[in-house]
Amino acid sequence: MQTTGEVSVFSPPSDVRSVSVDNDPVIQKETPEFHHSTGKEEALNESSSFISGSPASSSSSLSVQSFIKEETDSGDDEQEFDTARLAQQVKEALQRLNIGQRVFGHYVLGLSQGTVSDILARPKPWSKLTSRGREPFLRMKHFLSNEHSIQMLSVIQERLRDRSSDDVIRNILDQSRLEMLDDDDEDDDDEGSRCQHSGDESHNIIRNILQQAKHEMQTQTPAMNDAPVQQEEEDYGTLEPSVQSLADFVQSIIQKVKCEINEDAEPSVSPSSVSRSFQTLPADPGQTAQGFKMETRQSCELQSLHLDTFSITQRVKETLTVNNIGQRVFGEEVLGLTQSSVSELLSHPKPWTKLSLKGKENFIRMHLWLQDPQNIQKLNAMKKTDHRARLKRALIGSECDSQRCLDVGGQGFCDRWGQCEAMKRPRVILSAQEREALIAVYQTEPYPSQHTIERLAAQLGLHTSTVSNWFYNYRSRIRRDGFSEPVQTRIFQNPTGCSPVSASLVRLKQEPSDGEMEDADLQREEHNHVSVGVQSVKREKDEDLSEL
DNA sequence: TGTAAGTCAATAGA
DNA sequence: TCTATTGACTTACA
Repeated sequence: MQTTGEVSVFSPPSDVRSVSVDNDPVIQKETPEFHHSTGKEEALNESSSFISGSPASSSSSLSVQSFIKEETDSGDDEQEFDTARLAQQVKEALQRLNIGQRVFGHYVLGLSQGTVSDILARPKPWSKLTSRGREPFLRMKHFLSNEHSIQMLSVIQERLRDRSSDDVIRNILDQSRLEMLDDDDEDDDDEGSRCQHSGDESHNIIRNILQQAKHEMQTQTPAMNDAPVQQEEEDYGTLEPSVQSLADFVQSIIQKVKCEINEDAEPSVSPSSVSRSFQTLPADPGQTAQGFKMETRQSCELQSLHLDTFSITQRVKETLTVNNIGQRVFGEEVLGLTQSSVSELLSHPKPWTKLSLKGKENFIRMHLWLQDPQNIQKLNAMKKTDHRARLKRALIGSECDSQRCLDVGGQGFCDRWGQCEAMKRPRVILSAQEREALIAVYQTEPYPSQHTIERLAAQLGLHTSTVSNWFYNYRSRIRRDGFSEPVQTRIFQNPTGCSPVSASLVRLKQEPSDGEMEDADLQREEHNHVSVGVQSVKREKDEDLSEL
């Protein structure tokens, strides 16, 4: 999971700020001293209290955030910490108070549960940490030294556990309504009050916007296309008010356009009712003069459309987590995507400027979903329906199992509809050595020639398509992860620790090309090295390679 | 035809 | 049962 790596020592990341207890409906409802802030900006303000939130309560309940800031300002950076001991103390405290790593990570460190777990389980020595790496430990140290903060977190955890989902929904709805009022105030009071804000009505709006976006892309001048690449923070958008208000502005446009169209609401924004392909979108909506006017307006506004993809994904993740909604349900009902695609989208949001139209559609959907005051309610309803459907399918499935039989040819199990499991091609899992070899070649030749791919495939005992796919995917993920190495976790460790493949395969790159003399002995030797790793993985062997 | 972008299904791990 | 990862695939485009 992607963590909020942009966090600076005293500036909690956007996700932390936006889900501070200030905005936590659970806490606000249950604890009198927690007040709603008067507006979003206040909630986003770093100086706003982290737990107490309200200025009225700041004197009595010192916030974790402000406490951390004050304490760390005193120059703890100069000290040498025993990180292992610190981690142990935190673990004990969390255990004692029954506080989960997720809550601790989210509210105190601004990190995901996975990262917290890693830090607590394997704390690096202080001297080995960079200033960024030291930050969580500073936060932990200050957290531990303030009993009040600990108690507050305990309260948060308790509230989160105890609250029924209905209360959570109700509070989130309240919060959404407040935000809507804020938006409307900023935008246009009259319009805002006239327009009924409903996610169900956004189908046509998305359609029109996307259609216009496509049109705009097609008619863009070369100068626009050749615009210099913006810095990454600009790509992702920032929490600068101007950029944030742009997203809000887009939302207000959508509302206004909906009012102007005055069309009947679509039954649902569900992706099942919306084509995921721009190519199949309905015809131009602006057939009338008014339609054309509207189209022109949208067209102008779309030129400045820029959603903060990172912020959107953070907010979606928070909302899903708080409301215990899985990526699967969210993906299927809101985006029309599978869980894995949702996971990728949420964990590795691409900058808005790097997205294709199709990619932008997902973020527009997420943005609209976040704005929908009934989003959680709808998804929970879907969840219940989905659960019943799955139970039913499971029941039917168990009945079907008894009807399964071995097919005549012994190819594998077939169900009563004749679908054979044996037809499925087993998934290729590359060994650590193979991966290492591929990376080694990538480093010298990120775009390998067909000749290189074939030789690499032969030496590794892989299909050429597997090798070329690997290069496509690796390049793609390098780009996605910001030009650093993509995460490679599923590595079959070589027990010997040796990696004879990479060196020899780098050498492969320097070998003579087709038609030139080859070192057959070296080739065999390399192949033998590779075979060690190959034996441990399940995959289909290239038939041609059997000749080797 | 090769590449980028987007996506899925299988899988691992918690 | 959940999320993250990754090999493979589809589509659009130059």
